Amino acid sequence: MAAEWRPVRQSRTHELVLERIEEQVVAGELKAGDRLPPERELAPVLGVSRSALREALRVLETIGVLVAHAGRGPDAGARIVRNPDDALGRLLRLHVALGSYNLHDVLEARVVLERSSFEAAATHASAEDLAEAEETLRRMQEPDVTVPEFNDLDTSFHVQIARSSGNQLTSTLTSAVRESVRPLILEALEAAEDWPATAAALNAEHTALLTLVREGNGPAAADLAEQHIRGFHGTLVPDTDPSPSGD
Amino acid sequence: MAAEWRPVRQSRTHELVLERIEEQVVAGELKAGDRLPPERELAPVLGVSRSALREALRVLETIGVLVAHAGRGPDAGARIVRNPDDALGRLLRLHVALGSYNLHDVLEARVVLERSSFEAAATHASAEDLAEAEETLRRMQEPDVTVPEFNDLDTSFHVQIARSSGNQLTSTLTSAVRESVRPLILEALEAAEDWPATAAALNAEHTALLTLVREGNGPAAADLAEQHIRGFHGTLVPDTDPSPSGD
DNA sequence: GTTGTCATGTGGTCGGACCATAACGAAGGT
DNA sequence: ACCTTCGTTATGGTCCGACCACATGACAAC
Repeated sequence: MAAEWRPVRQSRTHELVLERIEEQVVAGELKAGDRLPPERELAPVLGVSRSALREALRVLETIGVLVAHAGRGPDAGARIVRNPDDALGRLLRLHVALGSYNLHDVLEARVVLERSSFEAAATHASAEDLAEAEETLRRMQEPDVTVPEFNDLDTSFHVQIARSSGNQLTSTLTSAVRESVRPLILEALEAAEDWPATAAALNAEHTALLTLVREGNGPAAADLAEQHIRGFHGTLVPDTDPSPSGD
Repeated sequence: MAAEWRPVRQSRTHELVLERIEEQVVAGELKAGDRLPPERELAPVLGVSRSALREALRVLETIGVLVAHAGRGPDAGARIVRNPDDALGRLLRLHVALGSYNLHDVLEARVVLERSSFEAAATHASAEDLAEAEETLRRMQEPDVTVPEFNDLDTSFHVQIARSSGNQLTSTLTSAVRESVRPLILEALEAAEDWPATAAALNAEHTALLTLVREGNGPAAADLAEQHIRGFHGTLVPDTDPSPSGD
């Protein structure tokens, strides 16, 4: 066989722009809060068209590293920011919807992450965090709460606990994973045979969880959280798509 | 105070397009493998310009939900895929570089995720997985391995274990988190006072880890993994940027 | 002073042209 | 018949120039 010729597949220009900006971020030359030059100036400097530059900026915006505001003044223009939460949430949500991850995997990930969150929250949660979480639970116990509202509040509770753990990363991951199964959980809740009983059971568990966190009993909170999550996922559809392997 | 008037801030069109496509994905109308219509057809159907459509597609591509190939034939065009790994890796890498997450948070996340990975790998890893991981360790023990090579192989080992855990989601997360600190770990390794001794110690720990996984001793593997990771991170720079809170 | 209006600078959108790539298919030679 | 060659075509990728939307600031009119 002659020398195998690999296709060159040269990068698309917007990817080159992206690499260039990423380099500057990793090298610390671009920090949070910094402003990029206006698109009309930056594009010719980089030697690309404004469209290509804009596609690169769009990517950065997608992953929560950049925001752009039109208009004039100090708030206008493209700024480096640190907002990974939305990006991570959308990513996981879409991939769960696509079946990149089956429900069992998501369950295990939730268990692992939330065990950690509850355990850390038990030692790190501030009084404000606890009051906020308690308020959330109170609203979940109102008799006329609808199923979607209940689902949103449930998400809020778990996210609040994660935030109060003091760990930004696990908090973000917890939130994103919880968000990714929100439609499935909503479906399961609406299909519940005895909704009031289900809600009451969940409320009881949440209250017990918050009590353990308030007492600073991390291990017990983690164990109960695991039990809580496993019980909940047990009511979901068994599985969506085994998806033998990547495409 | 009079009624507070919030600005309307109507969505940008590419975001509307994005929502539209996301809906179809979540609703299951677009599945992995499906092809989208050509940009020149789809844009007028959605009532937007090709540029706006392309920015939306670029976002989807960024989060690993879509790939596009030029040319003709069955491989050409925009296809729905499931490739979250690159997207997650880039996201975390950039945000760690930006200081969205400090080193302590990343350490705790690694501990939590990799404990889970090693524990699951102890019961789920196949013979091929173990052989592959062993080969990686063998190459790390070669005397003339360079520091960057060692770092890459170290990453590979941890990712291989994560993959063999059978959980796609924790595997992806583990890999992404490990990738995000790769530059920092490389820096630490290169600053090691006694590199051969450091490498030997790490190799010994890796070998012990693999042995425990092979024996199916999940809890012990998890404990040793935690110790391994904590010891490693202890050699890194103490902290980068406390970053009081989000902007 | 307050208010209205215009100028300016920024991102956002659009349309159309052209380039690059890869498969297809017809023409032609063997 | 088969294979090669080369033009054709469908697709994404890039570029340009214009215009729109938005927010601020400056200035004029009252």
